[in-house]
Order: sequence, then structure tokens, then C-alpha cells
Amino acid sequence: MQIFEELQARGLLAQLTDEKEIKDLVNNGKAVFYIGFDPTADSLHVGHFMALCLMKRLQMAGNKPIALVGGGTGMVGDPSGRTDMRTMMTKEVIRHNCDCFKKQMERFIDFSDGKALMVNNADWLLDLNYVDFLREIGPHFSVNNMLRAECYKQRMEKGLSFLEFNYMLMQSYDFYELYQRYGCNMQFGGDDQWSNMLGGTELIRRKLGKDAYAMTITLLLNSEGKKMGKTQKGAVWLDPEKTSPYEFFQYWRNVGDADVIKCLKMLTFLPLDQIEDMEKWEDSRINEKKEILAYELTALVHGEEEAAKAKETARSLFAGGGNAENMPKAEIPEADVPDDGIQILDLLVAAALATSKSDARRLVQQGGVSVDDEKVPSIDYKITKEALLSGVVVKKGKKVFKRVIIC
RNA sequence: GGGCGGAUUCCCGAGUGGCCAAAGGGGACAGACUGUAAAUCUGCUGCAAAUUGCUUCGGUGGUUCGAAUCCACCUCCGCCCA
Repeated sequence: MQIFEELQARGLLAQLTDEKEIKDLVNNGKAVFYIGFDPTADSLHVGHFMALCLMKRLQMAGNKPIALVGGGTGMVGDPSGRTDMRTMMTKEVIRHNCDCFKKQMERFIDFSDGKALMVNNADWLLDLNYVDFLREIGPHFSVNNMLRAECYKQRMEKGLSFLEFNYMLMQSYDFYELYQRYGCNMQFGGDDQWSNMLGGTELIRRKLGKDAYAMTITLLLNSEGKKMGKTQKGAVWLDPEKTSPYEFFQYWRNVGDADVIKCLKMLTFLPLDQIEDMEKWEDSRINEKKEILAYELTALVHGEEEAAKAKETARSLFAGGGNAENMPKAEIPEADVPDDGIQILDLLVAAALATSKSDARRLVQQGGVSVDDEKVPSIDYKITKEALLSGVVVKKGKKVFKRVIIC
């Protein structure tokens, strides 16, 4: 099976400008393709991860990836599919985020010996002259068409500023620029990028009379149609400081039954026939599948060692007993613990298991907190200093564990 | 620039002088049932020294015994006209 067929079988491909041509380029290692990442935060998240995996797959098949960091486009902000305008970031923040992105990308993609390129569109966008840009690029875009684009639909109701409206032109210009600089003939991206990407192929055709291609990746949605990779606290980050390997593991360990196979196909590098095999497993082995999914992804992002640790921690916590050394830890300063013990409410807040004492109170009153496997009976409960010196396991709800210890 | 409408708690959205920490829904969290899943049911969802107190309804100032509600100014947003 060649790469294109594999991507297809994994359900990764959404829309393509020219299936035949793209298949030919990709399967024969003739594609020079780019994917853009706007520096909206100081870490990549799961959505980016899919794109990076696609990059890696294509690179392994002999194609040349260009990772574009959006130091220029980040100054504007992509309105696609959003209901609100993004908050504008300062130049310093954008630069910082770009640096963070670069570091993380280097872990996934091999940039050595020109096997891949990393570029920053700040290099050509920031110095553009307004009038020159308008005269050179502006005539090739029809406002009528832009307004019809799916990605602006939502914004047509709530309002769209001229700043954001320009985003499409900037992204199109990127493609045009990369085509000329590096012979970049293809652009990939999330399915919500489709109209922006078409802007680029169109611009190249109009300005240069050349063909370039675009292809989008299926957005990773769960069975309810919501974007995956988000939790109540926000995105699932790749940075271990923001989402610990254990939390990352748990996110995937907890996906819905209906989503496991899809995630295995779209996100892991496990061979397809192996996944198809798993598809035939009995229902009782569903948790085995989830564990494999969680392990594979954690290993890809954080390495085998961290993945193994996370797996073991999860097993010991949920199966009972065993080694809980690696569970998330919370350290509280000795000074915060009175000699006669710390109130459970204070402890919960100090360990960040509750956002406030009111929140902590509710949790305890509803019977959602236990310490070393014993349910906390009342809000007056205290934990002794001695116990904390050696560490106690505090459990909130069914699956949030923290080892709390005095530091 | 002119006319009109709007800004409420995580989100949507009710509230138009005291009965308002503010209806309803969504989401989140907790409990029951389970398989660390889904569905369902229940509770809960500003803060605290907690049958009470304190701080919230875009911002500032004012009227009033009392303001999310009334007035003035400001900021931001939408619609219509130019």
C-alpha cells in the first residue's frame, strides 16, 4: 500500500483539489508541501499533532515538508470557523510562541540535511508595503467570493473586522511565496483551512500560471461531533509542563468507545492491518484498545519511557495497590501545615484539586473526596502532619488522584 | 457622520427599583449505575469566619433609605442610512 492509499484508509483525507495529481506527487516522493502553524499559544496541541504526524508520514515516503511558523499571520489572526475575534497578541508573545513551536516540532520532524525546512512567514510578511501588496495581490481576490466562503459564515452574523478579513490574503501569499522560493507545490492543513488554501492555489495560478495543490486533513471529531483534544481546562498540550504525560495518557485512555478505532487509525503509526485486527476483538477487550491508544500516543509525544510510566501509574491507581510513584504530585510548604494537622478544605485548595474553599466544601459534602482510600466524612476532617510527611493519596471523584506531600 | 438596538455569572439567555448571588438551558464538577466508556437519574455550579456576611450584572460618576434595573458621560459591538 502506498502512502496516499494509506492516508486514505486511515480516514485522514478530507478535501483535495486534484486527487489524481496529488496521489501521483505524493506516492512518488515529488511533493514539496507546507503546513502552517500560527503561534496562538506557547505550546502545540493535539490538533497540531495530527498535522505533524501527516508531515512525518509524507516525509518517510520521500516527500519534503516545510513547516511554516506563522510569525506574520499570527499578527492578524485567522477568523476561520471562529465566533469571536482572537485576542491580539503582542509581537513579543508571538515571537516567544514561535520559538516554543520550533522546539517542539524538531522532536517530530527530521530537519537534518535539508530533509525538511522550517520557515517563518514573518520574514516576508512583516516588511510588505501596503500599497504594493494591494496592487499586486488585491486584484486577484473577489470580495464577493470571499464573503461566500464557508469559513466566514459564522462571522457574517457576529461581525468580522477588516483585519481578520485579510487573513486569507496573507495565507495565500505565503503559498505563493513558498512556491517561488522552494518550489512548494502543495499545502496541507485542517479542514477548516480549505478556503484559505484555495486562495493560495488560485493566486499561484493567476500570478504564475502554474498549478499548485491543496489537501485538507479530516478534523478529529468525537462521536458527538465535537473537536477532540479539548478538555474543560482547554487544549490537551504537547508540552509536558502544561499537560503532564500522565494526564495526556489519561485523556486518550478515556476516549469514548465509539472513537477508539478512529483515533488509532488517524493518530498512531501502528500498521493498519494490526488496527483492523483490533477492530475484530471482542467488546470485553475495549479497554485494552484504549490502553494501546493511550500508550502509543504518549510514546510518540513524550517517549517510550514516559509512556510506560504513565501506563503503570494508571494501572496501579485504577486496579488498586501497586506502585503509585508516578502519579501527579502536589507539594505543599511545611509552613502551611499547622502542627495539629491541616484542614481537608485547605489541603484540597493547596493541592489544586479545588479552585476555592467553597468548591472544596462542595466536593467533600457530596462525598467526592477520599484520602488514602478512605472517604472523607466531613469538612472538619484533618490530616496530620506525620501523614503528610510521608505523603498521602488524595482522590477527587473517580479518576483524579494526587499524591500530596510536604516539601 | 446620522438613526436604532445591545453589553448580565464558564457559554447562551431571562431579569427593567427592594421578594436578586440573579430564572431557564448548555457545559463543567460530584453522587448512583458501570468498564477509567456511553446513556440515564440525582445533586451542584461567585467568595468566605457559612442558617450569616461580603463582592458581582461593560466603565465612571450621579439620583434613591435601596440600583443589574433610573439619569449623565465614556468604551466596545450589531443593524439600517450615508
